[in-house]
Amino acid sequence: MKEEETVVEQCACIHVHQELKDRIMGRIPEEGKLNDLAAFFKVFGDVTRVRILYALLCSEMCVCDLAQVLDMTQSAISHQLRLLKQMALVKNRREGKTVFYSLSDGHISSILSQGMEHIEE
Amino acid sequence: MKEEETVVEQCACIHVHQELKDRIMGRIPEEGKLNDLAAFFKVFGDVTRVRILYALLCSEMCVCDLAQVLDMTQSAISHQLRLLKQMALVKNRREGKTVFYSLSDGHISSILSQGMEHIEE
DNA sequence: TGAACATATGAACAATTGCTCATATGTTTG
DNA sequence: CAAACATATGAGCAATTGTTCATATGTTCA
Repeated sequence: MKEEETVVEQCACIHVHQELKDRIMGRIPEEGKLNDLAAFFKVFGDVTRVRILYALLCSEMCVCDLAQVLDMTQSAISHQLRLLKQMALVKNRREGKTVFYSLSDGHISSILSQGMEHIEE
Repeated sequence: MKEEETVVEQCACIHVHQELKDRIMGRIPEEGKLNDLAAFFKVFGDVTRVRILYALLCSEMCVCDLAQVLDMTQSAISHQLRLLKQMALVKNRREGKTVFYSLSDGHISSILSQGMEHIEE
């Protein structure tokens, strides 16, 4: 059969597992969702951002308090907050000169705890 | 007071929120755990790795089947599998020439679903 | 309105990342 | 043992990332 001939550089087990292959390709989420999902998790993949999230877990905070608590530049914090906001993990409100940031929903807390659970075994 | 004098580049609200600051610093996990946590989530922050995890969610697979299903180089997949193994997200077993990979535990599934839940609103 | 304060942002740079290519290691079979 | 196959790995490279520095924007108050 032609199909068999064209498969030249492939592992032999592909023939055995052809059904498996088809079944799995159908189960993997579509490109767009995969991108969004990876982008979402990528946010948690940086120590600075995780620290910000843990800080905001306690209460809303202004940028300069965050900078103080985390011992980092205002600029660095601000850049990361922008990213966190873009990804809808935090929201903010202005009160005069200062801008207060807070977590946008409860999901974040449970995602952090689940991650913690995993690494603590 | 000296303390007041040395605080020159800081936002004024730090004085108001001093208690808050102390309280929060105590709640943020220690450096080591934060690093581990960020490293853990970083794994989920790449499309290729997420696709691999979704594939393995269905059943264990050998490297070349994964490469076929995900339409990627055997080398690329192998590199990522190594990383996934280092982070203890997958385990593997050898059967003759082929090596089968599978998810190391159930946490992974629930972390993925929680991420999905979040981006789907 | 201008000075002081709080935050945001663009450019630049070093560090990290994910892939490719070539090749090594490990396994089976003739 | 040699050839074929499956996987692993190191070097190199382009792309991405996180920070700093300088500066812009937005707000309050004298």
